[in-house]
Amino acid sequence: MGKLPKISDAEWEVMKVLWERAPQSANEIVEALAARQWSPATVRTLITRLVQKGALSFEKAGREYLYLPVVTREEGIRQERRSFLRRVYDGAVEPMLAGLLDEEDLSAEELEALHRLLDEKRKGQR
Amino acid sequence: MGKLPKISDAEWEVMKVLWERAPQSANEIVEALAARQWSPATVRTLITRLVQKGALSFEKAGREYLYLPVVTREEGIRQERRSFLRRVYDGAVEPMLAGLLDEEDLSAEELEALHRLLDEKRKGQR
DNA sequence: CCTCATGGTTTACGTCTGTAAAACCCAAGA
DNA sequence: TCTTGGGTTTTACAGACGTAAACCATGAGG
Repeated sequence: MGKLPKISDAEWEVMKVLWERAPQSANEIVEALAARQWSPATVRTLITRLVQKGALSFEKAGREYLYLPVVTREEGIRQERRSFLRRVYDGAVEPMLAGLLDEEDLSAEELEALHRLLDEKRKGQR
Repeated sequence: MGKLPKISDAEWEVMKVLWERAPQSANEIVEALAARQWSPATVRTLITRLVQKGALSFEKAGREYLYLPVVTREEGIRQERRSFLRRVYDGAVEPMLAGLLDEEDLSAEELEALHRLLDEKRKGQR
């Protein structure tokens, strides 16, 4: 499979909607994005571009299209993370985690959850 | 102080050079970015834009300028992380960490280091 | 003092993005 | 069958970005 298409900020919103539930019609997507206060036309543009980029596909259903993701959520996220890591830390993971723990205010619960996750991971690897 | 300027991908390369060492002349920056194979003109454009955005400033030194960062590395990184988190996880930190632990292959050492960091943090918070 | 190189400033240009309206097409109701 | 409303496709347009050449001003060397 070729390289993933680059998905812009606004386009991500559309992808998120379809990762949540798919397939959906353009109208449903517009609906789901009501919070953004975008003109329906705008949302349609985003959808079209995503189709062109190959991030979405669609199936005809009567007179309207139902759109569905081609790029999976995991792929999308991975790509974003990679791009972030490359840009900021030249790809290194650990300093990123360090900086994050240091800078973001994590609640005790989050720290706990993370601790468990980490233990899990360490156990698995050993 | 107002909001940080949005620094583009290519511009980040320039910032990194100056975070490493500052102030530096345009030529030195071009030099430092030799690996990118950019035309000197291109680098100058990036510098100019960064100055316009307020991410860099400069001091005159004879006929040339010495550029230096206004935005600190920490600010820059934080902004990137925030933008990444918002885009992908709607701002939630923990799922990001989870996904990261899951997807990226961390070495035993990295996991250890992370564990220590986390303990530190948990202690501090309690 | 004058010329020229060198560094800064302006201009260029195609693509991508955010934002949206205009045009078009066709199925369903009159 | 004709009209029309609702979708889809096209067109628009300003600003950011990557990439870079053209132009201009001035300090340094002759």
